[in-house]
Amino acid sequence: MFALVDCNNFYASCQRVFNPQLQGKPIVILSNNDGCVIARSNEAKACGIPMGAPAFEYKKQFEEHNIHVFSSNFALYGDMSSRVMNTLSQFSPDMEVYSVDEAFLKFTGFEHFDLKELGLKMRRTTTKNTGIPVSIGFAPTKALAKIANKIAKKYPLETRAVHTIDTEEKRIKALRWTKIEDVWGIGKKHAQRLKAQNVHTALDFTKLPDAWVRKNMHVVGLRLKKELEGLSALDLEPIQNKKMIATTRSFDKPLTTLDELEERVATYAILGAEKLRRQNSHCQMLMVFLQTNPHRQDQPQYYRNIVVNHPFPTDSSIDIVRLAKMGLKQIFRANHFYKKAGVILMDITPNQNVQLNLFSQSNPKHPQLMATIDKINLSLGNHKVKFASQALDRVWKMRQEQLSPNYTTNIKDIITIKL
DNA sequence: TCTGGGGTCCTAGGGCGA
DNA sequence: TCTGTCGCCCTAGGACCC
Repeated sequence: MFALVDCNNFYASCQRVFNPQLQGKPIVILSNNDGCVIARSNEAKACGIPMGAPAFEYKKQFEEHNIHVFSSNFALYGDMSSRVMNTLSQFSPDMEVYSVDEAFLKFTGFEHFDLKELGLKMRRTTTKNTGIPVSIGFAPTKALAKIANKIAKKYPLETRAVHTIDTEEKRIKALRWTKIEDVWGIGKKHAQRLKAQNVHTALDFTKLPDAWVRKNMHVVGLRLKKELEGLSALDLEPIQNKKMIATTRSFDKPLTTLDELEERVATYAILGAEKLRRQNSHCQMLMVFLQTNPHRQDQPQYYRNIVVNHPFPTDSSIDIVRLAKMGLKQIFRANHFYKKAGVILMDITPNQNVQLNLFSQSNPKHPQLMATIDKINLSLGNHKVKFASQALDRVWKMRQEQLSPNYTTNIKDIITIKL
């Protein structure tokens, strides 16, 4: 049996843990630069705030409904996520952290166990340890566990936020209840195509011929169909190093000069290189892109990316910045208002098996230098050591007007209780 | 004036050598 | 030497996820 544990309105719940006055109040969380809504509490959903809503367009609704608006605080969410995952890992040795707020757990040999009781215990423990409410779905496959979880979340009173699909009758009932567009793995395009075939529920989908699904939705679709039929086709995924590392940001204001863009791109390259070193990997290829604001059709539009290769695999910020700037120079065009840029590290390999190059070698001083910089930045925080290309004299940062304190990761932000 | 960021997997199709 | 076929590798793009 698989369990899918999902935190309820995770980002909003994180804010509530340290500010209990927010219980029962509508909350929205905004994306970087306070651009658009990326998370909502149930109360905010009830006010009609859609996912992805541009914040500036909904400002009036926020005020009218007294909605509490927060900038995203990923340091807080990341730390709360690891606390939740840590608690859940006590219940099964087989666990896959699927996303920041979701985990699959495998319970081998638990078929005759009282899973409802186990689920309720998992819920109680997680809430007690972290303050974050969760919903839990149990089923024989991952795709069915997703559906069981959805039911638990939708009917918290009837299910006590724990639902189990453990009989054929319950499976059929759950599939009939699930709209095709809500099935895990069915996106907009497939849903459209399926509806044209008169497939409106997950149950309808399982009645399609295998050959049709294989032809139109490839092996991924077929695997999903088997999962919904109760035949496990997806196992827990082992933890793997990232195959690409992307660092991309929109700017707070449009940029026009190569100098300004170089600063940003250098910083993104350095952030990427740090992530690369954290997972003990090297990369030999990177992509740089830049783009104007697609929402400003009155301005000339430009998007370009370029892939550049390094002669040997490297994890040195110095090499990676040099490469990124080289790429940027080639795609930069003057007389445009740039809104976004990014650096994506690719061709990532573990650092134990680095392929050497006959003609060019890495600088032997770099590994030690990088290790020292990482160590200083880790102990002092906030990127105290900077590279010259990041422009030391200038400060630019995201717009985060409603940023909450880092209650759990910054000693200065620890909550104080007045008696 | 303001519209996010970071991933994975799969397939089609072209280049290329055997 | 030319041509057809097959399989491998690579890349671009689509579709999906949170």
